[in-house]
Amino acid sequence: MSSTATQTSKPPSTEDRLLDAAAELFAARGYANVTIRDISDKAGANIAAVNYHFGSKEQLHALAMEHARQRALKEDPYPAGPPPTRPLTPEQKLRRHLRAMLGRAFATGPAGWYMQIVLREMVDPTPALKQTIDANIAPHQRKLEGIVGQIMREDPDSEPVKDISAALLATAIFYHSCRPAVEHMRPGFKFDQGTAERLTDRIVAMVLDGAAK
Amino acid sequence: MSSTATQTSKPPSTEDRLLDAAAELFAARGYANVTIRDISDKAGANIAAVNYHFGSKEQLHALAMEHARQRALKEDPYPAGPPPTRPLTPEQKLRRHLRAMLGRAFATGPAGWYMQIVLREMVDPTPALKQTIDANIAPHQRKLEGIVGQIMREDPDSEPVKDISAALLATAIFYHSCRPAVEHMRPGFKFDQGTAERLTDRIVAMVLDGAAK
Amino acid sequence: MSSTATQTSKPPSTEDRLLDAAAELFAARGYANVTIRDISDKAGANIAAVNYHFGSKEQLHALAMEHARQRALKEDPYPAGPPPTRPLTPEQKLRRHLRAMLGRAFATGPAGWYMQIVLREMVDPTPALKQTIDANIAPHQRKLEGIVGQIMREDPDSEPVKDISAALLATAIFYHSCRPAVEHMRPGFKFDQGTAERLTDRIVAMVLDGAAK
Amino acid sequence: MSSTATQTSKPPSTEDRLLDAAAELFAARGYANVTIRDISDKAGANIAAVNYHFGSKEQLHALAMEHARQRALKEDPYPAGPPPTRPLTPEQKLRRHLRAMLGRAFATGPAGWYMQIVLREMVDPTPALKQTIDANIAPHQRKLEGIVGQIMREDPDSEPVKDISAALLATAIFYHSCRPAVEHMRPGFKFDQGTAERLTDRIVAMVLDGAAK
DNA sequence: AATGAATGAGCCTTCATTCAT
DNA sequence: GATGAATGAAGGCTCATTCAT
Repeated sequence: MSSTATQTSKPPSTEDRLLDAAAELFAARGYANVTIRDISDKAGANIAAVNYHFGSKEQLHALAMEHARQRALKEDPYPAGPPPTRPLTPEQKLRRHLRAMLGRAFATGPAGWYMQIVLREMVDPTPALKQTIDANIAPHQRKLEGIVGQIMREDPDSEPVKDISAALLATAIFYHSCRPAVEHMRPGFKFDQGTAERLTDRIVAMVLDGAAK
Repeated sequence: MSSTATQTSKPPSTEDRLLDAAAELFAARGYANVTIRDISDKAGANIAAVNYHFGSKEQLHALAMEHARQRALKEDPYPAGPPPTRPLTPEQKLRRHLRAMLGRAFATGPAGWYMQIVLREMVDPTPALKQTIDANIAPHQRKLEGIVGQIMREDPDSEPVKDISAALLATAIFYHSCRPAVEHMRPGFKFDQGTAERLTDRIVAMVLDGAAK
Repeated sequence: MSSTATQTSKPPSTEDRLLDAAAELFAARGYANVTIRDISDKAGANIAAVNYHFGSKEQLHALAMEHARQRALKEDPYPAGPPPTRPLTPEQKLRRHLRAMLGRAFATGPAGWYMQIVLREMVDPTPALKQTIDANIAPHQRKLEGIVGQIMREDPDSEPVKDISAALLATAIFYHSCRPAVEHMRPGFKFDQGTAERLTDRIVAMVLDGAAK
Repeated sequence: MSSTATQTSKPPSTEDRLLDAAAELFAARGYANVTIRDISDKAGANIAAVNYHFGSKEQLHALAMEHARQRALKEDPYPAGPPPTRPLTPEQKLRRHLRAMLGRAFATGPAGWYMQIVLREMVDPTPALKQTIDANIAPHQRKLEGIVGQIMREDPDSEPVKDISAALLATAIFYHSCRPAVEHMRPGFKFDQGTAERLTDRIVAMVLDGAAK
């Protein structure tokens, strides 16, 4: 997909390995539940490498988020799937948006890191929470509010639209950040793309027509 | 046993002060983000008092949860409001349930501690997560699934019912555990009972008829 | 054995229960490995009772030692067995002495507490070590040295006599204070009176004629 | 690698200083009576250094034991003295063995640490007691039992041989672990190699011919 | 005479950070 | 560019002792 695939790719730098390790761990466990030793061990680097390359755990977290964003763009361009040939209906857009959000929350591997780090930041905030929201969450959520606004035929900035949109975001946070709880409450629940698909269908249907049909 | 109940009641015991402090702090910040020094300081007690009265931080957490449950029962008997004079419709039941859940998630003070500690446990689990779920969350959620099952006219144990019910629980977790994020994303958003009422209306309406009406 | 056995014996006082509990625990585990909570729990008393009745853990230890001495005198008057009808030979005296020492080191129950506390004090000393030695160990050991002196036909205060006598004391300390180690090194080794008897025979024989006969 | 071996050697690493300090303190006072602060202070290191280099106090204890073994091998190769030109008699072997054991129990400085730590472990056991016995004590004791077996003309695994061998081990434990008691009971008693020599002679004589000659 | 409650000192450990090479 | 070593702050916990009835 990138330039010359024939050339031997260099081994990733320590910095990149740290970013990968950090992104994966922060995505899976949240900021507070990851130590820089966890990260440097996973990256095969010295524990001092984190501070050497990134200054602090906090800055590494911020950069890991951006790194995860880049990796997600490559591996899973948003919105998923080929560009549509004709304009999507609001219902289709909602489906695409939810599907991408849940799909990433359920993803294993780099494609999901970005969404997962961002969702984690909301329940386990760092001092950079506000900036993270402004740069990473608010734009995403405004997009969702635009779609929901169309469906509800209301101003995207109106309270009803924001309330409903928040409930949709809440679902993604729930399945990612409460995974141990879900696994215990619903034994056999599968955290895979099939489930993401099913939940998307279910929620889109509810938004459009209610749960009772 | 003492004279008139109108007279000033005796000052609460250290044990009670610790339970109150612990419940409030665990509710607000979660298990890992509270130190026993925070708790003992807030309670005006020595740091060793936690161990003396409760054995460990973990035990204090468990007892604070039960303590919060008792306080919630006194101050905010469930379901809120007077007992109905006639059987409630499923729609009314759903409204009551959601209203209570959100009301407690938004409550300031003891009435909300129990719900808040339990919601926190899901995103910031302790070793007692499974037991907490079995004893405190699962019954509550099964009740919700019963209601949703009636509305959807499906088996309460069926996947669709559980999926929708989870989305409703997710909303309560979201507003409580992501409060700093919400406050930044939606400046002016009020965490009060009026908002709980409004959100309840909104979500009930969506469940019944969809967001687009 | 004591006065009127027909009269109802009073329940032991808290003080006595503490002394019993302390003696048993100090005998079994040594000063440092017993907490005053262990003692008060075993005695069914409040943890403050130790300091109330005895001032400190250290004083309780001292008094428990004396208490244990009294109990040992009652239950197992030294030297064991009926008073001899004719003067004992030095060899008989050595046997009696060693048998009593090992028997008490191996005893379960009050009869052994005194010897065991004293032996423990030597490997796990308290600040009262010197006094304990002067009052409880030195007299006992001087007696042994008298016997050994007769057998060796040397001055009881001479170095050879003291060296050999110390080796005999060492054996009793070893079997009591290194019990976990002995149990692992010699599986099946029985800490009972039969073993005390056998070891006594073995050691007396060695002292008299050497191990090789 | 560097210039001449005669020149001043580089200062020992923190790790080595910690091992030395730990070995010396554990040898002198036993596991429970030494704090990691004692060790790090003595080594001139930060208290966190113990955890950094060794993970835990328990691990440090295990490694200090091995470290002490290495130092003992260098400074006091076993068996002491030049290799014999002709096979030793059992009596000579017994003398060598006892002399080494007591000599190390009495040693001041690194040559004695290993024996002393191991002897301490028996009266003040750590969770690694069984392993310590299997790896460090049992082989040593089996060797002694082999010698005693030859002298007694009995199976080295027989009860009489084990009983007598235990009494000899007991003596070494006694002089090391009960040192404060011995110092008070026998003022003027010297814990030096001359005394080790004398005690060896005394005990060997007793084993061979009895104390009464 | 006795006790439940409370305390302060100390313990081992964890962790992000800083130092020196 | 990178790292092994070292550090200080903080955390939960234990325990003998003291306080207030």
